[in-house]
Amino acid sequence: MDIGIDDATPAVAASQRAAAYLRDAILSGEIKPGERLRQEGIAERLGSSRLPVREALRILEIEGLTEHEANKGARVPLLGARDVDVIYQMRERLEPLALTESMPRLNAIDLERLSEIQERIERSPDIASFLRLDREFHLLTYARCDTEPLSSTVTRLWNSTQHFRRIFMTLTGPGKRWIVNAEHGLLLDAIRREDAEGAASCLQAHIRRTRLELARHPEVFASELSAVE
Amino acid sequence: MDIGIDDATPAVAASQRAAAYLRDAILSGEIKPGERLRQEGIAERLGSSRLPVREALRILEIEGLTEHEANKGARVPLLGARDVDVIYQMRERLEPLALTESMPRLNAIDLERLSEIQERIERSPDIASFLRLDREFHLLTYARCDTEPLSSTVTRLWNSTQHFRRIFMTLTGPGKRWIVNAEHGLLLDAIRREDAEGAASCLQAHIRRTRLELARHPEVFASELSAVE
DNA sequence: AAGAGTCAGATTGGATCCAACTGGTGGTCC
DNA sequence: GGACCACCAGTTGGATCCAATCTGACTCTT
Repeated sequence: MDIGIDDATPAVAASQRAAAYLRDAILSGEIKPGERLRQEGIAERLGSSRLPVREALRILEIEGLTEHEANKGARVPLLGARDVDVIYQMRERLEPLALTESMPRLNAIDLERLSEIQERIERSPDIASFLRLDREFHLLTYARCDTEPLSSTVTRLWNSTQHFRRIFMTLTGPGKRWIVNAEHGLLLDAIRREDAEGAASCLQAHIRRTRLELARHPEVFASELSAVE
Repeated sequence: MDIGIDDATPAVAASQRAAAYLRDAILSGEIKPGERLRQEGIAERLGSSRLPVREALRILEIEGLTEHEANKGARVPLLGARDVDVIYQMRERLEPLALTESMPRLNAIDLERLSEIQERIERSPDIASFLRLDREFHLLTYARCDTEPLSSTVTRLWNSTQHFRRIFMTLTGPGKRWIVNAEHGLLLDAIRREDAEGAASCLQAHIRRTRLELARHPEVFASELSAVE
Protein backbone atom coordinates (compact mmCIF):
# COMPACT_ATOMS: atom_id res chain seq x y z
CA MET A 1 0.00 0.00 0.00
CA ASP A 2 2.16 2.82 1.24
CA ILE A 3 4.45 3.02 -1.76
CA GLY A 4 4.21 6.75 -1.22
CA ILE A 5 7.31 8.82 -0.65
CA ASP A 6 8.27 8.80 2.99
CA ASP A 7 6.92 11.79 4.82
CA ALA A 8 9.57 13.18 7.13
CA THR A 9 10.67 10.38 9.47
CA PRO A 10 8.07 7.65 9.72
CA ALA A 11 10.11 4.44 9.76
CA VAL A 12 12.54 5.11 12.63
CA ALA A 13 11.39 4.29 16.13
CA ALA A 14 10.62 7.11 18.56
CA SER A 15 13.33 6.06 21.03
CA GLN A 16 15.91 6.12 18.24
CA ARG A 17 14.78 9.58 17.14
CA ALA A 18 14.98 10.82 20.71
CA ALA A 19 18.46 9.36 21.13
CA ALA A 20 19.64 10.93 17.86
CA TYR A 21 18.23 14.31 18.88
CA LEU A 22 19.90 14.29 22.28
CA ARG A 23 23.17 12.87 20.97
CA ASP A 24 23.42 15.71 18.49
CA ALA A 25 22.50 18.29 21.12
CA ILE A 26 25.17 17.04 23.53
CA LEU A 27 27.95 16.59 20.98
CA SER A 28 27.28 20.01 19.45
CA GLY A 29 27.55 21.62 22.87
CA GLU A 30 23.96 22.78 22.97
CA ILE A 31 23.55 20.75 26.15
CA LYS A 32 26.54 21.21 28.46
CA PRO A 33 28.28 18.91 30.98
CA GLY A 34 26.60 18.97 34.37
CA GLU A 35 23.27 19.87 32.86
CA ARG A 36 20.25 17.91 33.96
CA LEU A 37 17.97 16.25 31.40
CA ARG A 38 14.29 16.25 32.38
CA GLN A 39 12.26 13.58 30.63
CA GLU A 40 9.06 15.57 30.39
CA GLY A 41 10.51 18.54 28.55
CA ILE A 42 12.31 16.39 26.00
CA ALA A 43 9.21 14.27 25.41
CA GLU A 44 7.16 17.40 24.85
CA ARG A 45 9.64 18.79 22.35
CA LEU A 46 9.64 15.53 20.40
CA GLY A 47 5.89 15.01 20.57
CA SER A 48 6.14 11.62 22.24
CA SER A 49 5.49 10.24 25.70
CA ARG A 50 8.23 10.02 28.33
CA LEU A 51 8.85 6.34 27.76
CA PRO A 52 10.91 6.59 24.55
CA VAL A 53 12.89 9.37 26.23
CA ARG A 54 13.71 7.04 29.13
CA GLU A 55 14.94 4.48 26.60
CA ALA A 56 16.93 7.14 24.78
CA LEU A 57 18.65 8.27 27.98
CA ARG A 58 19.75 4.69 28.63
CA ILE A 59 21.04 4.37 25.06
CA LEU A 60 23.05 7.55 25.54
CA GLU A 61 24.38 6.20 28.81
CA ILE A 62 25.75 3.22 26.87
CA GLU A 63 27.50 5.70 24.61
CA GLY A 64 28.95 7.58 27.56
CA LEU A 65 26.99 10.75 26.86
CA THR A 66 24.82 10.75 29.98
CA GLU A 67 24.89 9.27 33.47
CA HIS A 68 22.02 8.13 35.58
CA GLU A 69 21.22 8.30 39.28
CA ALA A 70 18.25 6.50 40.81
CA ASN A 71 15.24 8.74 41.45
CA LYS A 72 17.24 11.76 40.33
CA GLY A 73 17.44 11.30 36.59
CA ALA A 74 20.03 11.84 33.91
CA ARG A 75 22.85 14.37 33.60
CA VAL A 76 25.64 14.98 31.17
CA PRO A 77 28.78 13.81 33.01
CA LEU A 78 31.00 16.56 34.40
CA LEU A 79 34.65 15.59 34.04
CA GLY A 80 37.68 17.05 35.79
CA ALA A 81 41.23 17.50 34.53
CA ARG A 82 42.39 14.13 35.85
CA ASP A 83 39.46 12.30 34.24
CA VAL A 84 40.25 13.81 30.86
CA ASP A 85 43.93 13.02 31.20
CA VAL A 86 43.15 9.39 31.96
CA ILE A 87 40.75 9.25 29.01
CA TYR A 88 43.54 10.46 26.72
CA GLN A 89 45.84 7.79 28.15
CA MET A 90 43.14 5.23 27.36
CA ARG A 91 42.91 6.61 23.83
CA GLU A 92 46.69 6.38 23.45
CA ARG A 93 46.54 2.70 24.27
CA LEU A 94 43.30 1.66 22.56
CA GLU A 95 43.15 3.60 19.31
CA PRO A 96 46.40 2.20 17.90
CA LEU A 97 44.93 -1.24 18.58
CA ALA A 98 41.67 -0.34 16.86
CA LEU A 99 43.63 1.02 13.90
CA THR A 100 45.74 -2.12 13.66
CA GLU A 101 42.60 -4.25 13.58
CA SER A 102 40.80 -2.00 11.13
CA MET A 103 43.57 -1.13 8.63
CA PRO A 104 43.87 -4.46 6.76
CA ARG A 105 40.10 -4.35 6.18
CA LEU A 106 39.86 -0.82 4.78
CA ASN A 107 38.81 -0.83 1.12
CA ALA A 108 39.47 1.58 -1.75
CA ILE A 109 36.31 3.55 -1.10
CA ASP A 110 37.30 4.07 2.54
CA LEU A 111 40.71 5.41 1.50
CA GLU A 112 39.05 7.69 -1.04
CA ARG A 113 36.78 9.10 1.64
CA LEU A 114 39.67 9.58 4.05
CA SER A 115 41.55 11.67 1.47
CA GLU A 116 38.45 13.70 0.79
CA ILE A 117 37.82 14.34 4.49
CA GLN A 118 41.41 15.37 5.06
CA GLU A 119 41.14 17.97 2.30
CA ARG A 120 37.92 19.29 3.74
CA ILE A 121 39.52 19.50 7.20
CA GLU A 122 42.25 21.72 5.82
CA ARG A 123 39.66 24.02 4.28
CA SER A 124 37.18 23.91 7.18
CA PRO A 125 36.04 27.47 7.86
CA ASP A 126 35.02 27.25 11.53
CA ILE A 127 35.66 25.26 14.69
CA ALA A 128 32.38 23.36 14.57
CA SER A 129 33.00 21.90 11.14
CA PHE A 130 36.66 21.21 11.95
CA LEU A 131 35.65 19.21 15.01
CA ARG A 132 32.99 17.29 13.10
CA LEU A 133 35.37 16.37 10.28
CA ASP A 134 38.22 15.50 12.62
CA ARG A 135 35.95 13.10 14.45
CA GLU A 136 34.72 11.63 11.17
CA PHE A 137 38.30 11.17 9.94
CA HIS A 138 39.53 9.24 12.95
CA LEU A 139 36.43 7.14 13.46
CA LEU A 140 36.50 6.17 9.77
CA THR A 141 40.02 4.80 10.17
CA TYR A 142 38.62 2.51 12.90
CA ALA A 143 35.41 1.69 11.05
CA ARG A 144 36.46 -1.77 9.82
CA CYS A 145 37.79 -2.87 13.19
CA ASP A 146 34.43 -4.51 13.68
CA THR A 147 34.89 -6.16 17.03
CA GLU A 148 33.12 -5.43 20.28
CA PRO A 149 33.67 -3.96 22.77
CA LEU A 150 36.63 -2.22 21.14
CA SER A 151 34.61 -0.15 18.65
CA SER A 152 32.07 1.03 21.18
CA THR A 153 34.75 1.87 23.74
CA VAL A 154 36.69 4.04 21.29
CA THR A 155 33.48 5.85 20.34
CA ARG A 156 32.70 6.40 24.02
CA LEU A 157 36.10 7.95 24.61
CA TRP A 158 35.55 10.35 21.72
CA ASN A 159 32.10 11.23 23.02
CA SER A 160 33.39 11.97 26.52
CA THR A 161 36.02 14.43 25.37
CA GLN A 162 34.20 16.18 22.53
CA HIS A 163 33.28 19.06 24.81
CA PHE A 164 36.87 19.73 25.85
CA ARG A 165 38.13 19.61 22.28
CA ARG A 166 35.70 22.40 21.48
CA ILE A 167 36.71 24.52 24.45
CA PHE A 168 40.38 23.93 23.74
CA MET A 169 40.05 24.95 20.09
CA THR A 170 38.07 28.03 21.05
CA LEU A 171 40.63 29.12 23.64
CA THR A 172 43.81 28.49 21.68
CA GLY A 173 42.50 29.58 18.29
CA PRO A 174 43.34 28.08 14.92
CA GLY A 175 47.08 28.51 15.33
CA LYS A 176 47.81 24.87 16.05
CA ARG A 177 45.72 23.42 13.26
CA TRP A 178 48.63 23.05 10.86
CA ILE A 179 50.21 20.54 13.27
CA VAL A 180 47.04 18.45 13.28
CA ASN A 181 46.91 18.58 9.49
CA ALA A 182 50.53 17.47 9.21
CA GLU A 183 49.96 14.59 11.62
CA HIS A 184 46.86 13.50 9.73
CA GLY A 185 48.93 13.56 6.55
CA LEU A 186 51.60 11.29 8.03
CA LEU A 187 48.95 8.96 9.38
CA LEU A 188 47.13 8.76 6.06
CA ASP A 189 50.38 8.07 4.23
CA ALA A 190 51.17 5.18 6.53
CA ILE A 191 47.67 3.81 6.03
CA ARG A 192 48.06 4.04 2.24
CA ARG A 193 51.41 2.20 2.47
CA GLU A 194 49.64 -0.47 4.57
CA ASP A 195 52.31 0.15 7.19
CA ALA A 196 50.40 -0.90 10.29
CA GLU A 197 53.24 -0.36 12.71
CA GLY A 198 54.05 3.10 11.35
CA ALA A 199 50.42 4.17 11.39
CA ALA A 200 49.96 2.97 14.96
CA SER A 201 52.96 4.89 16.25
CA CYS A 202 51.95 7.99 14.27
CA LEU A 203 48.54 7.83 15.85
CA GLN A 204 49.88 7.30 19.33
CA ALA A 205 52.19 10.29 18.97
CA HIS A 206 49.27 12.39 17.72
CA ILE A 207 47.11 11.55 20.72
CA ARG A 208 50.00 11.87 23.16
CA ARG A 209 50.93 15.32 21.90
CA THR A 210 47.32 16.43 22.24
CA ARG A 211 47.16 15.09 25.79
CA LEU A 212 50.32 16.90 26.89
CA GLU A 213 49.20 20.10 25.25
CA LEU A 214 45.84 19.86 26.98
CA ALA A 215 47.64 19.37 30.32
CA ARG A 216 49.33 22.74 29.76
CA HIS A 217 45.96 24.51 29.52
CA PRO A 218 44.19 24.08 32.86
CA GLU A 219 41.88 26.96 31.99
CA VAL A 220 39.99 24.55 29.74
CA PHE A 221 38.70 22.85 32.87
CA ALA A 222 38.38 25.93 35.05
CA SER A 223 35.59 27.15 32.78
CA GLU A 224 33.63 24.08 33.80
CA LEU A 225 32.85 25.30 37.27
CA SER A 226 30.22 27.66 35.93
CA ALA A 227 28.30 24.81 34.33
CA VAL A 228 27.40 23.35 37.70
CA GLU A 229 25.40 26.51 38.29
CA MET B 1 5.95 5.47 61.71
CA ASP B 2 7.64 2.59 59.99
CA ILE B 3 10.51 2.24 62.42
CA GLY B 4 10.01 -1.48 61.95
CA ILE B 5 12.86 -3.68 60.85
CA ASP B 6 13.13 -3.85 57.09
CA ASP B 7 11.37 -6.90 55.71
CA ALA B 8 13.45 -8.67 53.05
CA THR B 9 14.32 -6.18 50.28
CA PRO B 10 11.89 -3.27 50.28
CA ALA B 11 14.17 -0.32 49.68
CA VAL B 12 15.87 -1.35 46.42
CA ALA B 13 14.07 -0.44 43.22
CA ALA B 14 12.56 -3.15 41.06
CA SER B 15 14.76 -2.36 38.06
CA GLN B 16 17.86 -2.70 40.24
CA ARG B 17 16.66 -6.04 41.59
CA ALA B 18 15.98 -7.27 38.06
CA ALA B 19 19.42 -6.14 36.91
CA ALA B 20 21.10 -7.86 39.86
CA TYR B 21 19.19 -11.08 39.20
CA LEU B 22 20.08 -11.18 35.52
CA ARG B 23 23.68 -10.10 36.11
CA ASP B 24 24.18 -12.98 38.50
CA ALA B 25 22.49 -15.44 36.14
CA ILE B 26 24.69 -14.42 33.21
CA LEU B 27 27.98 -14.26 35.11
CA SER B 28 27.33 -17.62 36.77
CA GLY B 29 26.72 -19.21 33.38
CA GLU B 30 23.09 -20.02 34.06
CA ILE B 31 22.20 -17.93 31.02
CA LYS B 32 24.56 -18.66 28.14
CA PRO B 33 25.94 -16.50 25.29
CA GLY B 34 23.59 -16.36 22.33
CA GLU B 35 20.58 -16.96 24.52
CA ARG B 36 17.59 -14.71 24.08
CA LEU B 37 16.08 -12.86 27.04
CA ARG B 38 12.29 -12.50 26.86
CA GLN B 39 10.95 -9.67 28.97
CA GLU B 40 7.69 -11.34 29.93
CA GLY B 41 9.23 -14.46 31.43
CA ILE B 42 11.73 -12.51 33.51
CA ALA B 43 9.04 -10.11 34.73
CA GLU B 44 6.87 -13.05 35.75
CA ARG B 45 9.69 -14.69 37.66
CA LEU B 46 10.42 -11.46 39.53
CA GLY B 47 6.78 -10.59 40.17
CA SER B 48 6.99 -7.21 38.46
CA SER B 49 5.76 -5.73 35.20
CA ARG B 50 7.87 -5.75 32.04
CA LEU B 51 8.96 -2.15 32.45
CA PRO B 52 11.61 -2.63 35.15
CA VAL B 53 12.92 -5.56 33.12
CA ARG B 54 13.31 -3.30 30.09
CA GLU B 55 15.30 -0.91 32.25
CA ALA B 56 17.38 -3.76 33.65
CA LEU B 57 18.25 -5.02 30.17
CA ARG B 58 19.53 -1.57 29.28
CA ILE B 59 21.57 -1.40 32.46
CA LEU B 60 23.11 -4.75 31.61
CA GLU B 61 23.84 -3.50 28.11
CA ILE B 62 25.87 -0.69 29.69
CA GLU B 63 27.83 -3.36 31.55
CA GLY B 64 28.44 -5.34 28.37
CA LEU B 65 26.35 -8.30 29.51
CA THR B 66 23.58 -8.06 26.91
CA GLU B 67 23.06 -6.57 23.48
CA HIS B 68 19.90 -5.14 22.01
CA GLU B 69 18.32 -5.18 18.54
CA ALA B 70 15.28 -3.06 17.70
CA ASN B 71 12.00 -4.98 17.74
CA LYS B 72 13.88 -8.21 18.42
CA GLY B 73 14.92 -7.85 22.00
CA ALA B 74 17.96 -8.64 24.08
CA ARG B 75 20.53 -11.45 23.82
CA VAL B 76 23.70 -12.33 25.63
CA PRO B 77 26.47 -11.45 23.13
CA LEU B 78 28.06 -14.38 21.34
CA LEU B 79 31.79 -13.76 20.90
CA GLY B 80 34.25 -15.47 18.57
CA ALA B 81 37.91 -16.28 19.04
CA ARG B 82 39.07 -13.02 17.46
CA ASP B 83 36.74 -10.94 19.65
CA VAL B 84 38.09 -12.54 22.80
CA ASP B 85 41.68 -12.12 21.66
CA VAL B 86 41.09 -8.42 21.05
CA ILE B 87 39.41 -8.09 24.45
CA TYR B 88 42.49 -9.57 26.09
CA GLN B 89 44.69 -7.12 24.19
CA MET B 90 42.48 -4.33 25.51
CA ARG B 91 42.90 -5.72 29.02
CA GLU B 92 46.68 -5.86 28.56
CA ARG B 93 46.69 -2.17 27.76
CA LEU B 94 44.01 -0.84 30.12
CA GLU B 95 44.38 -2.79 33.33
CA PRO B 96 47.99 -1.72 34.01
CA LEU B 97 46.73 1.85 33.62
CA ALA B 98 43.85 1.23 36.02
CA LEU B 99 46.26 -0.33 38.48
CA THR B 100 48.67 2.62 38.23
CA GLU B 101 45.84 5.02 38.97
CA SER B 102 44.41 2.92 41.78
CA MET B 103 47.56 1.78 43.63
CA PRO B 104 48.56 5.04 45.35
CA ARG B 105 45.02 5.28 46.70
CA LEU B 106 44.77 1.78 48.19
CA ASN B 107 44.55 1.85 51.99
CA ALA B 108 45.57 -0.63 54.68
CA ILE B 109 42.16 -2.29 54.74
CA ASP B 110 42.29 -2.87 50.99
CA LEU B 111 45.71 -4.54 51.29
CA GLU B 112 44.43 -6.68 54.13
CA ARG B 113 41.49 -7.83 52.02
CA LEU B 114 43.74 -8.57 49.05
CA SER B 115 45.93 -10.84 51.16
CA GLU B 116 42.88 -12.59 52.53
CA ILE B 117 41.41 -13.13 49.07
CA GLN B 118 44.67 -14.49 47.75
CA GLU B 119 44.75 -17.08 50.53
CA ARG B 120 41.19 -18.09 49.82
CA ILE B 121 41.98 -18.40 46.11
CA GLU B 122 44.72 -20.91 46.88
CA ARG B 123 42.30 -22.96 48.95
CA SER B 124 39.28 -22.57 46.65
CA PRO B 125 37.69 -25.98 46.27
CA ASP B 126 35.91 -25.65 42.91
CA ILE B 127 36.04 -23.70 39.67
CA ALA B 128 33.07 -21.47 40.48
CA SER B 129 34.57 -20.11 43.69
CA PHE B 130 38.02 -19.79 42.11
CA LEU B 131 36.56 -17.66 39.31
CA ARG B 132 34.58 -15.51 41.73
CA LEU B 133 37.57 -14.87 43.97
CA ASP B 134 39.94 -14.24 41.05
CA ARG B 135 37.55 -11.61 39.73
CA GLU B 136 37.20 -10.07 43.19
CA PHE B 137 40.99 -9.96 43.62
CA HIS B 138 41.73 -8.14 40.38
CA LEU B 139 38.79 -5.75 40.54
CA LEU B 140 39.74 -4.82 44.10
CA THR B 141 43.22 -3.78 42.95
CA TYR B 142 41.48 -1.35 40.56
CA ALA B 143 38.85 -0.24 43.07
CA ARG B 144 40.46 3.10 43.98
CA CYS B 145 41.12 4.09 40.40
CA ASP B 146 37.92 6.05 40.64
CA THR B 147 37.79 7.68 37.25
CA GLU B 148 35.29 7.15 34.48
CA PRO B 149 35.13 5.66 31.94
CA LEU B 150 38.21 3.64 32.92
CA SER B 151 36.59 1.74 35.79
CA SER B 152 33.45 0.83 33.87
CA THR B 153 35.44 -0.25 30.81
CA VAL B 154 37.63 -2.61 32.81
CA THR B 155 34.56 -4.12 34.44
CA ARG B 156 32.95 -4.55 31.02
CA LEU B 157 35.98 -6.40 29.73
CA TRP B 158 35.83 -8.77 32.69
CA ASN B 159 32.10 -9.30 32.18
CA SER B 160 32.53 -10.11 28.50
CA THR B 161 35.11 -12.84 29.06
CA GLN B 162 33.77 -14.44 32.23
CA HIS B 163 32.10 -17.19 30.24
CA PHE B 164 35.32 -18.19 28.47
CA ARG B 165 37.32 -18.22 31.67
CA ARG B 166 34.86 -20.77 33.01
CA ILE B 167 35.01 -22.97 29.91
CA PHE B 168 38.79 -22.72 29.81
CA MET B 169 39.16 -23.75 33.44
CA THR B 170 36.73 -26.61 32.96
CA LEU B 171 38.56 -27.92 29.90
CA THR B 172 42.12 -27.61 31.13
CA GLY B 173 41.48 -28.61 34.72
CA PRO B 174 43.18 -27.21 37.84
CA GLY B 175 46.70 -28.01 36.63
CA LYS B 176 47.61 -24.42 35.73
CA ARG B 177 46.33 -22.82 38.87
CA TRP B 178 49.72 -22.77 40.59
CA ILE B 179 50.95 -20.39 37.85
CA VAL B 180 48.07 -18.01 38.53
CA ASN B 181 48.75 -18.16 42.26
CA ALA B 182 52.45 -17.42 41.73
CA GLU B 183 51.65 -14.46 39.47
CA HIS B 184 49.15 -13.10 41.98
CA GLY B 185 51.84 -13.38 44.63
CA LEU B 186 54.33 -11.37 42.60
CA LEU B 187 51.69 -8.77 41.84
CA LEU B 188 50.65 -8.43 45.46
CA ASP B 189 54.28 -8.08 46.55
CA ALA B 190 54.83 -5.25 44.09
CA ILE B 191 51.66 -3.56 45.35
CA ARG B 192 52.84 -3.87 48.96
CA ARG B 193 56.21 -2.35 47.97
CA GLU B 194 54.28 0.49 46.28
CA ASP B 195 56.26 -0.34 43.15
CA ALA B 196 53.82 0.92 40.52
CA GLU B 197 56.02 0.12 37.56
CA GLY B 198 56.76 -3.39 38.74
CA ALA B 199 53.13 -4.12 39.51
CA ALA B 200 52.02 -2.85 36.11
CA SER B 201 54.47 -5.03 34.21
CA CYS B 202 53.63 -8.05 36.40
CA LEU B 203 49.98 -7.55 35.60
CA GLN B 204 50.59 -7.10 31.90
CA ALA B 205 52.62 -10.31 31.78
CA HIS B 206 49.85 -12.14 33.65
CA ILE B 207 47.19 -11.07 31.18
CA ARG B 208 49.42 -11.63 28.18
CA ARG B 209 50.27 -15.18 29.23
CA THR B 210 46.57 -15.92 29.70
CA ARG B 211 45.79 -14.54 26.25
CA LEU B 212 48.44 -16.62 24.52
CA GLU B 213 47.40 -19.74 26.39
CA LEU B 214 43.78 -19.14 25.43
CA ALA B 215 44.86 -18.79 21.80
CA ARG B 216 46.30 -22.32 21.99
CA HIS B 217 42.90 -23.74 22.97
CA PRO B 218 40.50 -23.11 20.09
CA GLU B 219 38.17 -25.78 21.45
CA VAL B 220 37.05 -23.22 24.04
CA PHE B 221 35.28 -21.37 21.23
CA ALA B 222 34.20 -24.38 19.19
CA SER B 223 31.82 -25.32 21.98
CA GLU B 224 30.01 -22.04 21.38
CA LEU B 225 28.41 -23.09 18.10
CA SER B 226 25.85 -25.19 19.92
CA ALA B 227 24.56 -22.21 21.85
CA VAL B 228 23.22 -20.55 18.69
CA GLU B 229 20.80 -23.44 18.41
C1' DA C 1 17.55 36.22 63.15
C1' DA C 2 19.34 31.40 62.41
C1' DG C 3 18.20 26.67 62.15
C1' DA C 4 15.42 22.60 61.72
C1' DG C 5 11.08 20.39 60.61
C1' DT C 6 7.37 20.17 57.32
C1' DC C 7 4.60 20.40 53.44
C1' DA C 8 3.56 21.10 48.43
C1' DG C 9 5.17 21.08 43.67
C1' DA C 10 8.02 18.82 40.47
C1' DT C 11 10.19 14.71 38.71
C1' DT C 12 11.23 9.97 38.21
C1' DG C 13 9.71 4.85 38.78
C1' DG C 14 6.17 1.29 37.83
C1' DA C 15 1.64 -0.91 36.18
C1' DT C 16 -1.59 -1.66 32.69
C1' DC C 17 -3.42 -1.45 28.29
C1' DC C 18 -2.93 -0.93 23.29
C1' DA C 19 -0.20 -0.69 18.81
C1' DA C 20 3.52 -2.20 15.73
C1' DC C 21 6.64 -5.44 14.31
C1' DT C 22 8.69 -10.34 13.60
C1' DG C 23 8.73 -15.05 12.03
C1' DG C 24 6.52 -18.89 10.80
C1' DT C 25 2.42 -21.50 8.66
C1' DG C 26 -0.90 -22.72 5.54
C1' DG C 27 -3.39 -21.83 1.50
C1' DT C 28 -3.82 -20.54 -3.27
C1' DC C 29 -2.51 -19.68 -7.82
C1' DC C 30 0.33 -20.49 -11.62
C1' DG D 1 4.87 -29.30 -7.32
C1' DG D 2 6.89 -24.86 -6.14
C1' DA D 3 6.69 -20.00 -5.16
C1' DC D 4 4.31 -16.25 -3.37
C1' DC D 5 1.01 -13.96 -0.40
C1' DA D 6 -2.08 -13.36 3.47
C1' DC D 7 -2.78 -14.39 8.00
C1' DC D 8 -1.77 -15.42 13.05
C1' DA D 9 0.45 -16.17 17.39
C1' DG D 10 4.21 -14.27 20.06
C1' DT D 11 7.12 -10.47 21.36
C1' DT D 12 8.68 -5.83 21.72
C1' DG D 13 7.60 -0.61 21.53
C1' DG D 14 4.67 3.25 23.18
C1' DA D 15 0.81 5.83 25.71
C1' DT D 16 -1.48 6.85 29.81
C1' DC D 17 -2.31 6.79 34.53
C1' DC D 18 -0.83 6.21 39.37
C1' DA D 19 2.76 5.72 43.18
C1' DA D 20 7.16 6.83 45.28
C1' DT D 21 10.78 9.98 45.79
C1' DC D 22 13.26 14.27 45.66
C1' DT D 23 13.68 19.53 45.96
C1' DG D 24 13.07 23.78 47.71
C1' DA D 25 10.72 27.12 50.11
C1' DC D 26 8.06 28.35 54.13
C1' DT D 27 7.03 28.44 58.89
C1' DC D 28 7.65 27.74 63.56
C1' DT D 29 10.67 27.54 67.38
C1' DT D 30 14.38 29.16 70.26
